[in-house]
Amino acid sequence: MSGYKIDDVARETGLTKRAIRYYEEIGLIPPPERSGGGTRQYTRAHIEQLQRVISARDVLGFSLQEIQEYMAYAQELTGHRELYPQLREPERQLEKLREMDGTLDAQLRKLDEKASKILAMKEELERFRKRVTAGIARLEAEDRQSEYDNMEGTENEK
Amino acid sequence: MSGYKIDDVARETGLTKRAIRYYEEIGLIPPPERSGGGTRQYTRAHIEQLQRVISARDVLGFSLQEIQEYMAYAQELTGHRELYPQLREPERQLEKLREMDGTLDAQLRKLDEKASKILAMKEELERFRKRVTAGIARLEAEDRQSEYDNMEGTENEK
DNA sequence: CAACATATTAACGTTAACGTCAACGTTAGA
DNA sequence: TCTAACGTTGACGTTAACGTTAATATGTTG
Repeated sequence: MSGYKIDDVARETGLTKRAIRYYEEIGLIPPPERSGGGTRQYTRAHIEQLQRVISARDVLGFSLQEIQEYMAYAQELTGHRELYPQLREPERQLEKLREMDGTLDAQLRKLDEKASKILAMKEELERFRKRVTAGIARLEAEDRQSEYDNMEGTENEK
Repeated sequence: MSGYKIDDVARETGLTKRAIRYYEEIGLIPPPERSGGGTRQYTRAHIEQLQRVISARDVLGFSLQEIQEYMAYAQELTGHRELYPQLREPERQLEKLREMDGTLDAQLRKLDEKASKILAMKEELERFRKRVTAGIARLEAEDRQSEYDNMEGTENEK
């Protein structure tokens, strides 16, 4: 129940301890609570956020800087799910929301583009692979053929 | 007909001239022919290869080093489509081909993983977006409501 | 053919994203 | 309580992927 220490987080996320501290340093995760002595005490939320960071980094190829901006958006969004509706300058709200909508739309388009390019590359690799497996099959067939030849040869010797 | 100069290639690919020379330096493209004076003369093939490099870099997030390895494979494969079958140590051939098959399989797995992560991220963004559009709709409705209120108010004033 | 835009090499500079090391405090277990 | 294992903060080091600058040669245009 007492939260995770940095080494636990490292094991679970696959990040190094250095990377985890670095990610905190540049604002990718909120600074965790500290124990009396100063040891960082992470929560499940930290781990989940780190996993999302890793996913964005690996899959999207975003720089950590870009991810940080994206995270800020997500934060604003989830935070405002309850916070925003409570009135307060409704015209500014609308403006903000429309801006978010546009950004999200752009991100989604980028994702679609990536997905389709990945598909294209997959098809290319699969074509390559077919040629390779065909080559293997042919060589193996030739191999078996030469074995038969050899057997016939030895049988004739008897 | 006389090929492209580096600035042409830069314009068409969006790379800088420095990057193009660097890509040649690390073996991502074959060194182009030179004019009498030493000016690089690129062909369409160079441009196309650079575009594939860019795609792999941006979309897959591969390092240039990884891309170089991949390119080498592709080169070997397309080159050997005609070259390999012509006999010459069939046992080494089989070994090579099996190795290629394994590598291609691993690459394909990586691509699948990326694709599924992209899908997951898309879904998350779409959920976000639904909340945003819902928020917009609600605010607009409230806006219209207050307009009606105002109109009623002014009508009463008549 | 003069002059002005482009090209080339060489070399050092830069930024992101950590790695590594030292010096030191903290925590957990026998 | 002692100690081995783990954590913390600097601070400097490293690598990839180019950027920038300088000195020099080449190509092109009126």
